[in-house]
Amino acid sequence: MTTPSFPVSAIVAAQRPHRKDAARNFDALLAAAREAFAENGADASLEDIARRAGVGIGTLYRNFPTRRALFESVYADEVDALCQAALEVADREPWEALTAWLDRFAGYMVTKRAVREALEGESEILGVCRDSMYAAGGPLFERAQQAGEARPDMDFGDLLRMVAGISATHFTDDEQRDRVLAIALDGVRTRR
Amino acid sequence: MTTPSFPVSAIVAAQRPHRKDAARNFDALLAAAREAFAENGADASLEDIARRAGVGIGTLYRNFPTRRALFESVYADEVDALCQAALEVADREPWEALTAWLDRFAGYMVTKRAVREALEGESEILGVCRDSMYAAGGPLFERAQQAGEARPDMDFGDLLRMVAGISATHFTDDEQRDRVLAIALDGVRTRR
DNA sequence: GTTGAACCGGAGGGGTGCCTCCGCTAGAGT
DNA sequence: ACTCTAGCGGAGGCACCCCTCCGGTTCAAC
Repeated sequence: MTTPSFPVSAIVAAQRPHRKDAARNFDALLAAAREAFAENGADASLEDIARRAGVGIGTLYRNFPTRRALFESVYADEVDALCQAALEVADREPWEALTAWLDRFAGYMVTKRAVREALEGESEILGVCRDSMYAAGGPLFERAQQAGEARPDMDFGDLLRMVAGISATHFTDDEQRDRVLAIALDGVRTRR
Repeated sequence: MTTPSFPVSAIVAAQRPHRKDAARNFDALLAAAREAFAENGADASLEDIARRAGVGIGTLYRNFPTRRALFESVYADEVDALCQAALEVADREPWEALTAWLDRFAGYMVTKRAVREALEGESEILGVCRDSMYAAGGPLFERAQQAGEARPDMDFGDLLRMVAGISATHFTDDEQRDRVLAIALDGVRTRR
């Protein structure tokens, strides 16, 4: 809610109703949905989400006519936060800034896997989210490439998928996840 | 059905009924389930699976009393095939044998993600499958380590999760998946 | 060929989720 | 303060799924 610097920020803002009570319900639904999707996966019950949010099922459907619409809003909200995070690490050293942001990215992916999976396939909003994400994180990667720290024969998209895939997997503990991520990032780093 | 060299092979064999018609139905159900799970994810309809297999729903329940039991059988069957694959590559060079098998592993994971996810959590059969998988693929990795090709500060479990995570992710095309996998494996390979 | 045990199919009861529709409520503008 | 419109909740119809149960069928052993 600070500086809406990315296109994705406008999406959620545009959907939020103006009336006070309606806006409150909108926020509660988004939060409840985020929670339910993280907990029960992509096919969490919409009636359960409405219940969690403390609103009627009708209110849910008025704000989000389809299940997909709800997914898109939750996802866009999430991506927006991630974009803001990129701004916060921008003043560190190239490689460290990149890995710090990827770390945050990995953290989001653990819980958000359900939403992303459901949105797989065409979706206009998904495109905007992708663009925002690339606009936010891409420069970090390119800076690392120009500093000779990241290999030049891959692009930011390759990197994101790699991190997303690994971080969405089930590990015995967080330590193992970090270890594996570090090894894979070793493949990204330029050899000396 | 060639050489049942791994403990997992015994699991499916033990469940298969002896009467001719019953065995046929059992096989049809397993195939239908594999298909349905790959297509619709972990919560595919059991009635739909019975329909695909051309048997009554009652027959499905007789062979697999719970959804979990069905998952376990499908998964065990799959793992068995993967174990056999490890034997087939054993006579190649250390690093090449390892990557060839991982390639096969990745291929299975793309479609089998649903099953693995549903089985997440405790399950005796899952333990046996894991053991068989390690018995089959582990030696390939250790051989590569001893040949000085793979880094010594990780174990086979780390490697499998890494490949599983990446290969289960959605990519724009198979080429990108292969590229990303290769980069990550670069992190596994010993630096010269 | 006979027989009985194992196996078969699917109807049906109970449960849950999806989505629409409409009588009621409360915020926002004057 | 008044109004009127945007917004609210949830009952209810429909669809689908889970799982049990039992009368009929088929295999295989003798």
